Amino acid sequence: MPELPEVETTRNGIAPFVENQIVSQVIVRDGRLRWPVTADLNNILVGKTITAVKRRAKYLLLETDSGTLLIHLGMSGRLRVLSEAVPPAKHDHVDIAFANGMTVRFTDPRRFGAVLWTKQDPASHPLISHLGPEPLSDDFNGRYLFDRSRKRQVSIKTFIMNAEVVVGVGNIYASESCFMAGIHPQITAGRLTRKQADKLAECIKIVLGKAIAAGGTTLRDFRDSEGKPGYFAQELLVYARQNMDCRQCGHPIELIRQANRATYFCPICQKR
DNA sequence: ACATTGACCTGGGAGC
DNA sequence: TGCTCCCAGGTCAATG
Repeated sequence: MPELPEVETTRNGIAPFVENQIVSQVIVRDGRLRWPVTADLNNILVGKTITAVKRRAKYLLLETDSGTLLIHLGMSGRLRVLSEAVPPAKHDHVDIAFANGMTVRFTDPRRFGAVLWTKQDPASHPLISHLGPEPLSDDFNGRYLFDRSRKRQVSIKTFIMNAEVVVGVGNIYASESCFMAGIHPQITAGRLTRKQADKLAECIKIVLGKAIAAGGTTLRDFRDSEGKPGYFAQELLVYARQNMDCRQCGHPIELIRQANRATYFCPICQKR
């Protein structure tokens, strides 16, 4: 479900309710996520103040002055801010309750998500230390993309979805960015020209920025922390639009599979 | 080092 | 209605 814009939308939603609040209780109803939820999380967090809610790649970082709670939403994860009186439903695996009466509730039907405590600096955590730059930072640009892609044999669409190259670009925004840049998703990464690298890096920033502004993309079940959908689905140029007319040239959008993921593109606007 | 594939897990929709 | 099959927004680990 969530790519960078959806995670950022979630961060924006929970931060005002959580920052500077004191944890009163943590309830783990089902700790069987991608990795087991850190044991004894209640004892670890009770009484601690969440000093900031940050994001690195698709991880949400709830910081305290003695460690950080890493939360990943996986494919189907969601965080909501609720009154703690709201009864839990199926798949509501973890509650973090605060002294102000609000609860952050982690829901994840597929259980690909993660809730992990670390005392380390999160930047050096094994799940994070190997990750590439943030796409919206100045560290990510055409020169970087060009340099990193030299001699790489994978398709450009698969390449930009590699989190060691750049984080946050998932399956929706990879197709969208290639279309906006006029780049065929199947071209070999190593054959990207410098000009194309500039264009693609720029388009990734534009697409992600617009998606964040729209509150993310809701295809089926993404909801923000208040339960509202994201509106970027209305602005999608190619994703989930197979056989529909290209918004730019009118030719039917095509659907192929790359690395076992759906790719959408326009064969006229995106030449090989 | 790089590329490819399977695995994790549940629910929803299509087709019969 | 109900069964089977396929698909899904992520990413790690194993394999060659």
